[in-house]
Amino acid sequence: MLSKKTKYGLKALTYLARQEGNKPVQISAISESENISRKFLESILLTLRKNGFLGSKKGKNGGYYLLKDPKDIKMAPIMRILEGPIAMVPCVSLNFYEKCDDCPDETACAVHSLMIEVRDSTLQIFNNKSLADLL
Amino acid sequence: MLSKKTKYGLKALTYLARQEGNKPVQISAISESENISRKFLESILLTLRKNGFLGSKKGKNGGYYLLKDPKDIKMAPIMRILEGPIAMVPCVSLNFYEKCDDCPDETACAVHSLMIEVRDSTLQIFNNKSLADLL
DNA sequence: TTAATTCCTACTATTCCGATAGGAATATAG
DNA sequence: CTATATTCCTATCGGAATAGTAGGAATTAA
Repeated sequence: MLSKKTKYGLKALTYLARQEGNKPVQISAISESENISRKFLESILLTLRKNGFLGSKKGKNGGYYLLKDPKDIKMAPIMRILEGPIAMVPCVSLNFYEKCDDCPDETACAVHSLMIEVRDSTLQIFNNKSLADLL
Repeated sequence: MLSKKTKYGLKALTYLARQEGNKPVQISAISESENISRKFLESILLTLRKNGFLGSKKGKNGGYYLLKDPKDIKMAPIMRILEGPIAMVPCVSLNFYEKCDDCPDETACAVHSLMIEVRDSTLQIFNNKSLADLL
């Protein structure tokens, strides 16, 4: 299941992508338009900024804005930052790999190979879809 | 992320599918072979039985066995029982649909359409892969 | 009759999620 | 210079879900 954090983050990004120009948009404008708790959204936008997807301006008339063209913002890295691993098990994750406690032999594990297939097909989508494609 | 419940359930099923004949296999045999907590596995096998994937025999020399040929056991229904919805958001789930609290208009939601794509590609895999394919 | 097994219900510890609180820092307008 | 609007940051919290445990009832085979 997708966390609300990710869902809200994606919605906020599409909201920003729909703006004319690239003027800062305030948290409250996004939160009201998208029905997201203001404080929660605040923390989400903060992590998106810290990870290089958003710029911000403080003080009066401040807010958040996209740092790149929506065409150049792919889903995969956003998903990784907001949601974590794209793979359904750590042992098939490319970016968050972890060995399983059980499983003496990863390559012999039936679940492993199945989940590699799922990962690849999901990744295919997230690598190719950009923010612009969502609009 | 796949729950351990699902992961263990799949491993147990493949273990049973690897058996010669269709004699009952005891929980402890599976749990030892697959490194799964015995009690936890017990509860997992119980739900698989209640949902028609396993048969059981009580008492001495009892245990669990597959009710169908591994070729005829597809991943999708198993995933739904153990893990729940295959979709990443309830609003695109075929079997567990729920409306979003936010989102006045589902069809206008960018996340919605993205997640439909993901659901379809995952479903394609789970609908076509059988237990026999995992071995 | 005894031992081995599943069946069932209830409980518990831990972690994660979604959200909130409150104030510091910063920028703008007047 | 001051008041106000905003982001920034840290900390906290309740509730739900996850992973696992406990203990005994019911059943079957030897």
